[in-house]
Amino acid sequence: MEVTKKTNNINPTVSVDCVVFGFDGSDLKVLLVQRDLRDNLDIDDDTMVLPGDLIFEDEEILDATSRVLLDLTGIDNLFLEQIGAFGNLDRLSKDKDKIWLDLVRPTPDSRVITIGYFALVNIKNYTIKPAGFAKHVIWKDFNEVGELGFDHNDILSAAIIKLRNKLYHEPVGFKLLPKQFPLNHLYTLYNTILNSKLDRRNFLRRILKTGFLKETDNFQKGVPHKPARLYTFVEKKFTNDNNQKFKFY
Amino acid sequence: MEVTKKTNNINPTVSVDCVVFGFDGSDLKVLLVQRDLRDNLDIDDDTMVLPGDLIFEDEEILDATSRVLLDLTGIDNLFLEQIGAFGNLDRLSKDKDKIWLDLVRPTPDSRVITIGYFALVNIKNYTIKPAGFAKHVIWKDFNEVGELGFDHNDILSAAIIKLRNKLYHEPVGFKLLPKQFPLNHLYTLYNTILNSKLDRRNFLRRILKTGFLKETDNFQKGVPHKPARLYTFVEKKFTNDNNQKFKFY
DNA sequence: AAACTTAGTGTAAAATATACACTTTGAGAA
DNA sequence: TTCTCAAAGTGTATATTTTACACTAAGTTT
Repeated sequence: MEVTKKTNNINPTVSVDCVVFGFDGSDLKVLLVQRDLRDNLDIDDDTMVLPGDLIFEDEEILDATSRVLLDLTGIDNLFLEQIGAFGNLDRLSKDKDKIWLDLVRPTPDSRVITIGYFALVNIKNYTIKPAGFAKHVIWKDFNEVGELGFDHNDILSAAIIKLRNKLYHEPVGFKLLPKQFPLNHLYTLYNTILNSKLDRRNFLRRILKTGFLKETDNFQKGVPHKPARLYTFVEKKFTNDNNQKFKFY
Repeated sequence: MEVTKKTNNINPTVSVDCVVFGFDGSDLKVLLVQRDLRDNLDIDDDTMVLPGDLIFEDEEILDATSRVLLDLTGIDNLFLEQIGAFGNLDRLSKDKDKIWLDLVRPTPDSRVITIGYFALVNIKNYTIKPAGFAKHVIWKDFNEVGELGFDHNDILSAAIIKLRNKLYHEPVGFKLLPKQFPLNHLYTLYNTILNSKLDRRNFLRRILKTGFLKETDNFQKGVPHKPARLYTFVEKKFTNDNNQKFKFY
């Protein structure tokens, strides 16, 4: 098997890694990549990692993240937010990680600092098709993520903290849902991600009072009970910079 | 004039920059460095920058930040927290910045990604002495900071947002004050940094209720009015990860 | 001793959060 | 056609917190 090592224009010291969260109606999911399959390597390594790659010298970091996600998963034009830089000296030093680096990287021993991003998507828009690149990309239950390659568990931890914080202080939950959704889906989403059992009556009252929800004339279909009204998210300017009092839940 | 360019073991693509905040009793201050003086360069450049430097290849990023602060300001052993990575392609492209880079850096055209940190100190502990390194390091009024070199205004903006957030959600205001302080100093600090005029009565009640303040038997001295009782900060485990309800103000 | 300044405390009213429970309505089974 | 089930959708009384405002206390200076 032939592996072409990228050398052209690559910045071998800086990479990006991306935590993409999705929600399937009952569980929080994370987009992971199976490392060996992704690179068509014939080695015994089923390690999962976050989607990521080295950046190019003349590439904005955010663009690099978009590129990686597009290349690897077909996901385009995503709202991305930086988590932070991860640069521990030992972050690439696990045995399996080193083997992979030797095979794939032009300068496998280089110290690499990675910049973590996170994104929220409506999982339905990005159903992994069972062909092409998709073979090695999966939506993994957040609670079932095991040991990832490199320092990706650290990045994931930082991401989930950030997600919980944002969910609580900013109107972002909607990004994980379809354009139109019943309130109960939003309710489940909050309970799942915040790991809590909020009072349903109070949740509904409060979330409606924020003014970020607009009712539609549409209702759920195909459910074996009273269909719930569907709501949409109202885009309106939001800045919480000075209004520390604002809470979503 | 001779300038020795560092080449030894330096990672020319990653740097750290640090926003150190202080509070002098009435204003929020930031630690800035005058660039030319710092490096003993004989050029016409009075640009102020954040304390920062390239990292070494085998150096933890956090250690690099500590080193920079120690070297440049004598400040040691500081609580540091990452703000994030700043890597815009044009971040080093102002004319004066390029001149400085040409003089000081081994590879002046290298793309550099910097990692921003922020720190809170009791300004009294770090009075800048008018000798040695201190000549080019100043505490600048936050509101009077002009255009800094590189992208340091961006870093500073991110830092102040982070500071306001932390002040609101975590017990950090104390780091800006002496070990013992009257409640009114804390009150002024909050008002100054949050840019608000909080109700004094309510502020005092609430901040005391957090349980992070312990009264001492000491009182202010040398004030031309009733001396206020001094309080200390109570170190106790604090995690706001799941307790989103907790607010300091 | 009076005036001044900041320290320190009280409280009523408004707003919000909490804890529960009941009614409604469509789907599917009997 | 009616009954049952499951989730949708709404009401409210109580506790708690926030807000707004004001007064008293105690050192210092005049």
